[in-house]
Amino acid sequence: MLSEVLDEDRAGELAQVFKALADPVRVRLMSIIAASSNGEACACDLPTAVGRSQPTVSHHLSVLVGAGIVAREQRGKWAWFSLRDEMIESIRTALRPTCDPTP
Amino acid sequence: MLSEVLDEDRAGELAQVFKALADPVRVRLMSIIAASSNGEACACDLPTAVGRSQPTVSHHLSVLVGAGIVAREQRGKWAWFSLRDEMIESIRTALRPTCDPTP
DNA sequence: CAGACATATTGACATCGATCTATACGATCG
DNA sequence: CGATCGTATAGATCGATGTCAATATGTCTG
Repeated sequence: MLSEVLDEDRAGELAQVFKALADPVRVRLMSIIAASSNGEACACDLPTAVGRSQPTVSHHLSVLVGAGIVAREQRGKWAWFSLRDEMIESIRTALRPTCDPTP
Repeated sequence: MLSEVLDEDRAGELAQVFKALADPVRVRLMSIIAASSNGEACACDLPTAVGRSQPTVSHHLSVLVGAGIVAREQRGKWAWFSLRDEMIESIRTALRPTCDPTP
């Protein structure tokens, strides 16, 4: 965690992102997307992959998109999803250990 | 995210940790602890610092401890809290970008 | 041991969130 | 254009969660 105290706004933003990650189905969706070839997955395959109904998966995907973690692209009849690496990286940065232990 | 699909168990574990981070008060608590001298904060200071009641702060701290994100140490009359860097690092690792883009 | 103080637990309440079924929207193709 | 197929939205349900006041537990000090 960064060495300066986060203000309430930034803490709220971060918590919002973590909230989007705070569900096993969404974690699996992310993992499946990340592991797909070209780093993108078709929505049509996901309900089966995670064992949830199509509306439930659609809901989870929209949470991930809303949090800026996943990008959606309509390609003809199908919707494709990919991870937004900048956002992942920004989360990792927020969790970066303090470099200077302040001796 | 790792290049292999997480099994349900691991996804559940990760989601559990993210759930612990998915609250603005807990994010601020972590940030305050991380920014404190020696990387540890006394429980007695935290209710004022985050503007919540003592029981509410106690609850949030126990969530963080339960998730393995924060360590608690009783030192005489006071309880001191510090971040468990291994756990933070393990979260960052789970979010590590795929090294090999699989061309 | 008794009193004081620091922290945790309990109980109550309101809100949120995951899930499903049913339905609507939107794009493609014949 | 109308039928079909993929995806999103609406509505309902039920369990989980954040919050506080009240109280219990625990730890020092005199």
